[in-house]
Amino acid sequence: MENAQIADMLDEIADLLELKEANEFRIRSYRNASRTVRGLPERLEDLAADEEQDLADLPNIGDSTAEKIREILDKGTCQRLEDLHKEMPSGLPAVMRVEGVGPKKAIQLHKELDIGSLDDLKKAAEAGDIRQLEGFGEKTEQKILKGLETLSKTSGRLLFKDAADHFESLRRRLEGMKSLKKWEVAGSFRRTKETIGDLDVLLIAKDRGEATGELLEYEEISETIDKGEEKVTVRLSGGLQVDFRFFEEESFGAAMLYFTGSKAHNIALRRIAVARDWKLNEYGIFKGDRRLAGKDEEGVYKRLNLPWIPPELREDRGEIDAANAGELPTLVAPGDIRGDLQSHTTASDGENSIGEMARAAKDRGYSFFAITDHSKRVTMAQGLDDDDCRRHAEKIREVNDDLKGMWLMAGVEVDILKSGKLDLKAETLEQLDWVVASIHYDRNLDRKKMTERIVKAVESGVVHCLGHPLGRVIAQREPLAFDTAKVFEACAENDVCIEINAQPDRLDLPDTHCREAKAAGVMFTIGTDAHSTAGLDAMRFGVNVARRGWLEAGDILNTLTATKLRKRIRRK
DNA sequence: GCCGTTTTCGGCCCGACTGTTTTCAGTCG
Repeated sequence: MENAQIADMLDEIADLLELKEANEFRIRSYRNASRTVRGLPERLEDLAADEEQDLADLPNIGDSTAEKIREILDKGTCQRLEDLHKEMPSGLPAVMRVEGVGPKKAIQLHKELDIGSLDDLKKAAEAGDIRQLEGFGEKTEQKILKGLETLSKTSGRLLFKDAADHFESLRRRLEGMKSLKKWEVAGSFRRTKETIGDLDVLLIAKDRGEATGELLEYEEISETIDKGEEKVTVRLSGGLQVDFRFFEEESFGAAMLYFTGSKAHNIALRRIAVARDWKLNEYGIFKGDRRLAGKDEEGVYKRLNLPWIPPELREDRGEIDAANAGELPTLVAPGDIRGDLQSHTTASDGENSIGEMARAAKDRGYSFFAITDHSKRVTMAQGLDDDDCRRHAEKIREVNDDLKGMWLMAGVEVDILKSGKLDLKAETLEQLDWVVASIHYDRNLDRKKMTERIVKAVESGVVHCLGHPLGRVIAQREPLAFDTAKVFEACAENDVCIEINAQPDRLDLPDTHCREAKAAGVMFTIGTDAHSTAGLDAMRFGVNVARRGWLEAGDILNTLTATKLRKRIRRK
């Protein structure tokens, strides 16, 4: 059982308790526990198996939750959750996922319109039944319909990080399988797309029958969908579908190419093959019956007169032309990253102190690390006012003075107010090493006003970086509406960087916008936005985005040495 | 339900906005 699944169950308990209008602090406890579980670097299953470990020693997890986690690990569910399921339709928590619908509205919809699922909700909204309810109106009904649309767009797909967690335990299993000669993961997972629909795993077996048997013994499999000579399809207990496909050595490269995709990239490659009277499929390039290539990907590309193209670029967004012209980018790699440029501490809504975060950053071999707590407008995070901010910076610098080999940067994530003004005084911000400016509130301005707002902040002269620029949360919150071209242009002109926020559910700026911003002359940063030491591990997700966005080391501030960074961001 | 402790109880983040009301509940972050 994966941590993500356990976290999901804890969240579900919280959802159901919320619908029951249970004690809000109890609900919060479950949410906190869920967050802890989700962010754990180790698997709970392993921790629970260790005699030395007490789950209740983990933050936000006490005896009661530890007991429930053990129950879940043991039985796949717990009594508390089962009891709640008896009281409440199981589809009702999903109704709360719709933007604008919280527990109160969900329970009212259930009581008055017998709504117990997203389907019910959609039907009622389309029929105009919802606007009739007390406390609801036409706008709410419209908002619900829009929220349903957003949800359905990405439904059934997992965040890359969640898929990666599932893959991690599958990987361990595959590595231990004696009946396999070789295996690789392909598909959108290999391309590191932000969400993953299923996993494609390619296998070379010593004996397919034996390998199939061994695969099906994997304890995480909840359902075997398909079982044949060439392929085995299963569903894991977390819902993720995995396709295992058998190949032989001579076609493995062609298979990797074919199953890595994207479909559009494959079609473009096949077109090149067809132009030469060849055929390209998952078994190789063929001239008649003769195999010209197929053993490895490089060989297939080479036959097509192309250099090997990194999987992240295979979206048919110009990579084949670039490859033809010898102009493929040298993509930034995890090893190029020398520091992290957004993080939080207990001074606002983080979980670790300045010293703890600094040490964790240093342990990762970083040569610089920015602490950027929230400003006062972000009340839920207990953001800092001007005085707090100055004092906090002093503390950061004190810790920095005791550090060797890493520059601990005194920074802030200042809120961009509705007007475009910043939430802290310019003279406060000028004293800091690093200023990230982000929008957290008033997200519904029209496009023109939102553009003006962001541009005004960018032109303030005191901002180094625009944080999570689109403000989107994958599958949950739509991006802010603004003119990206104008904003990117303003950033380039004012020497303001654009952040790639590496939080797995943000990935903001998205890969798709990176090239647009780069073309406008913008410089990038990657920030994990870590709220705990474990959060620093999100860096790799940010690097994935940068790679998918065609970015090279030279496009990203995090690849500079501390000395060069200091010079680069020095205030005039 | 967790946590810390003045160690077994009391505190736990709270302000702004929206759409609905007619003074505010619900939602969000």
